[in-house]
This record gives sequence, structure tokens and C-alpha cells, in this order.
Amino acid sequence: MGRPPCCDKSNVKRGIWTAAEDAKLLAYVSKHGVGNWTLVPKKAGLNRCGKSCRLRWTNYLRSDLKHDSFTPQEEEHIINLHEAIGSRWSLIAKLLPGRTDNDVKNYWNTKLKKKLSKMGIDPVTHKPFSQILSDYGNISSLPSIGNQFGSFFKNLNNTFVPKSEPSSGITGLPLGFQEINQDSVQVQPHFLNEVASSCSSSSSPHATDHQLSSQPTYLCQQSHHEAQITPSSSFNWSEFLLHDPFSSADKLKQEQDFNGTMMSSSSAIPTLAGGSEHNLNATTQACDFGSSAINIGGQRNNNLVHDQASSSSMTSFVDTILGQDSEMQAAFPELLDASFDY
DNA sequence: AACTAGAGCAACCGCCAGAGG
DNA sequence: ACCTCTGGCGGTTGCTCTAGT
Repeated sequence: MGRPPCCDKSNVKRGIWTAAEDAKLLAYVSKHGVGNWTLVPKKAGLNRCGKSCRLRWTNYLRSDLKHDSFTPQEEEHIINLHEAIGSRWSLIAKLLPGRTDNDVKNYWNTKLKKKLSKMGIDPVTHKPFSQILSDYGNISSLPSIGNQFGSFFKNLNNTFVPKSEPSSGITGLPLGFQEINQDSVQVQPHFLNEVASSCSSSSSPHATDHQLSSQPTYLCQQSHHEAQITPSSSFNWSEFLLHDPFSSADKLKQEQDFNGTMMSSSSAIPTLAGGSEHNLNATTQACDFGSSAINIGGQRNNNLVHDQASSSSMTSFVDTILGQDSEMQAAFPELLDASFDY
């Protein structure tokens, strides 16, 4: 006999939240804090599962959330954090102020996985496809390898098979993925050019400002003592990052500020690859983000609310709600400071 | 204008860990 | 030690929107 459901699903509303429900939840949480989520729907007058309320709050209603699109800097950090710690979305989100695990997860699944595949990088291992192939030698033996390379083959099929050239060495691989030798695998420049031109994003003239390093390394998360593979042909993620031609000056400044704060935190990232959960937590907690409004693991910063409300692309309803929230915070700072801890 | 496919995203599901009795 | 409950997490689903035909 399994665990009983947290609520009677036949009697609770499901699906998209209405503006009225949002308002009720926001008003309740602003006044009382979160506390026991199972009691929240009842006290707030909502016919919802407590779990659903918590999710709605954490993923949408929190005033410290960004509702605009991901910046190239954020994208870069997601990629590197995923490389370091895998699909630990909540941890990754904690290192990206204003983003939720759901945001990051969705963005990864819809955008970044495809982008990495286009670049010839397996999004699971962050290794070049060619490296994976060379690791396992004869391609004809690969079907027996099993699930480990499920994503690899899927991505390989989706991305490269239509472009494969029969004359290139390994059957089914494009020229750009020719193995140079057994010890070092090069991603050839012409291939990178092809990838870059096939991507919707364009190279940013200031891309080098955001490089993680001049020679990105590929760490296999599944093996912490794995030797680092350094492609001899240098490139950086920023070459492939999204570029928003409609970025406003404000947004650019925001990105610059963000970059400045994130760079300090990213310096700690490489230690995560081979580190323990303890190290990760320590890094997370130590991460202050300087001018960022969020203090991870600390207290809510009320100053963010106004900026969020004025700069985000939220609907007028949400703007209104956030405005009310801001007023309530101003009126009852001690209440909120004591109640919020995320 | 109508239809379709794909992308994006909000929400749900089920599992797990930890706290408390 | 065991059980129950809750919060949190990652994976998945399904709805909505948009671009293409």
C-alpha cells in the first residue's frame, strides 16, 4: 500500500491558476508567510492542493523572480553548472538570482540541450560526440553499450546523420568530427564555423568578456577523476550563446552587473566538478552575488521588488499584485523578514 | 483562413530525505 | 527502530502560442 495522497485530488482544482487565485495566495503569504503548505490553501480560501500552492508561489508569485528571458551570461552559467553538477536544477537555480529550478530545467530542456547538440557536445556528459566515440573505439560495438549513450545516439541522429558525408572516416560522422588521433580529439574550425553559422545566435563582439576560460575543458560528471579533455581547437560557449538584438540599455547594464557578480561566483565552479555535496553547499552559501538582490540562503531583500516590477515583462495584473506586495513589505518588514527564508 | 507541427512553459506526478512522534 | 507527514526535487505531461504551409 502506497503513501496516501497529500490531498483529495478529486476535490481540488487543478491546472492553470487564475488571477483571483494568485491574488488570494499572494495576499495570504504576504500576510502570514509560508509555514505549513498543507494548511495554506485552507487558510487562504483556495481549493488547491498545498503542494500546488507551494509550486505556484515558488515558481511564479515570489517577488524576487525574474520573468524575462535568460541572458547569455545566465545561459553560460547553466551550461557550466550542469557540466559540473549535472541536473541538480535546484542548486543551479540557487546560483542564478531570480531563477527557479523549473525555469532552469525548462530552459535546459527546450534550448540548451539542442544548442549543445548542435555544437557537437553531448548534453549529458558535456563531451564532444567524437570523444565519446573514440573512448569506446569501434563504432560497430556501440549497440551493446546500453543506455549510457542513449542521449548521445539520439542527439547524433537528430543532429548529424542528415549531414553525414560518406567519404569521411567513421561512417555517419561529419568531417568536422574526424578523429585526429587517439589521444586528442579536435573539433575542426570549419565545423565550428558551420555550427556557429547554423545557430540563430551571432558571435558577440564582447564575447571574450564572458569566457569561462580560454580553453574550455570537458569534465565527465560521472567520473570525478576523469582526465580533462581539452580540445586543441579553442572556442568558447559565448560564441553560441543567445543574442538578443532587442536588448535595451538597461538590460545590457543589468547583464553587465550580473556578469560582474557571477564571475566571482563562477570561479568556484571548477571545484564542484570533483567536489562533494558538502563543498557545493559551502560554495552555495558563500555566494553572496555582491550587488545582487538575492542572498542565497539568507533573507529576502525587499529592495528588489520595485526594480522587478518596473523592469519585468509581467502582465499588468502581476505588476499590480507585486506593487501591493511591495507596499505590504514596506508596511510589515519585520513580519516578512521573519517569515521568508528562501 | 484553416490547419499542422513544433516550441515554450506551467503544472503535475512520484520519489526521496529529514523531522518529529 | 519504526511510522507518518511534509517539503523539496527531478522528470514528465499537456496546454497554449506561434510560425510555417
